[in-house]
Amino acid sequence: MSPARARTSGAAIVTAARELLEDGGLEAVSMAGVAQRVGIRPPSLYKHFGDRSDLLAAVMTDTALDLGRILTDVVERSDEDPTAQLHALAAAYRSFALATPRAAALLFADVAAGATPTLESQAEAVRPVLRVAEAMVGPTKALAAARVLTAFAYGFTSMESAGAFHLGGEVDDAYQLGLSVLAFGLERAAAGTSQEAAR
Amino acid sequence: MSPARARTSGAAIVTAARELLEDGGLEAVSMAGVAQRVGIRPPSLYKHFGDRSDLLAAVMTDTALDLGRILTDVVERSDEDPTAQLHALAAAYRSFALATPRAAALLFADVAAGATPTLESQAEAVRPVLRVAEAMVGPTKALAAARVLTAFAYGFTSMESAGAFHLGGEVDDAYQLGLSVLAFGLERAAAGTSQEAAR
DNA sequence: ACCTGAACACCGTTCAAGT
DNA sequence: ACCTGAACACCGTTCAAGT
Repeated sequence: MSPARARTSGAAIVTAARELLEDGGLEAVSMAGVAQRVGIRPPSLYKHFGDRSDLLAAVMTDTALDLGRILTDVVERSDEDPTAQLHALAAAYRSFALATPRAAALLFADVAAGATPTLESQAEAVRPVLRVAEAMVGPTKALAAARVLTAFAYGFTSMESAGAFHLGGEVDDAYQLGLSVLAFGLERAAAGTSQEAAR
Repeated sequence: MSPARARTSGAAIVTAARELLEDGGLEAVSMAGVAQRVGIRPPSLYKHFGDRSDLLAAVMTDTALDLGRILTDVVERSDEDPTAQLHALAAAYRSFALATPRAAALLFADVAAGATPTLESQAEAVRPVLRVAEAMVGPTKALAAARVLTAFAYGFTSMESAGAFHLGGEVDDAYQLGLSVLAFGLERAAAGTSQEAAR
């Protein structure tokens, strides 16, 4: 009659799944592996998540929210100019992506059984970028600028983690070059907009 | 005594796998599904590929070689200046990525059972970019510039295909903005290098 | 030389039964 | 309310046997 005490929680399951993901990739995130890690049997997982795809989606959402917190902190703790904030954001993102490469690679992808993070969590992760972009180029071009910056940082770190940069050379320098070029060009695009507005 | 006639080929198997990949994602590329599509039984696939991971790697290599041919054609058929060639390359890459989004998303990723395209095929796909980058910024910065350009185009199209750009706005415009900004900034970086060299 | 059916271990998922 | 063992369909893979 007395209900079985919960031996785990949704949060603990997501944490276990994230650990398995980083250790062994997507295929290592099996219902059996996750269940074992949290100390229950596979069927019990279905009391917490509808199916494996739901669990993977929760992993991605959790990752996106973590990233959002990190990037928000970077922006809020800084009183520098937008360009400096952009460099700080990019550095923080790269650290995050290199610390948890498999989760980061899934953030804006669609390769895991159709699982995707919630739109809100994705928006949360990108919000600080959007904010800095708006400070740099104004509200009209902010969304496009944020997309450009996110695409570069996400693409670069995904490739880096996947080992796609194997021709030698300094990978750090390439990331910095990209950032500098984007920051400079976006400032110039903003100036162009101001000139147009001044006419 | 007479050996069984081959009813399929490695190339036909790879083609079938690519079709299944685009139609239903990675999970749709099952040995059973691929075998059925080429008209043999699953065990026979192991006469052509060591295991599923090998087959996926062949799919990625095939994709990379296709892309390499497309991009090489773009550069070779053009007598424009490097910046115009860069825009042509980027447009061709985006068309490719939107035509076969799942394969394109895997090109520089590491999410499919540890399968990756051969290094040569990856190099083949990127070679035209490296060539145009060198024409723009010179040999010293060519590798870094090519990485920046590839990261942007790959990241952008991966995000676009995954549905990560869901806040409205013109996605085309954002891609063009990124390209213009990168092209302008890289030209400027090249000028900087020339000035240094002139000192 | 390639193809096949049978078999095995494994995985995601369901469900009736337990507390 | 959550957990469990048993069961099912499915998947990747192996292998001896066929031609």
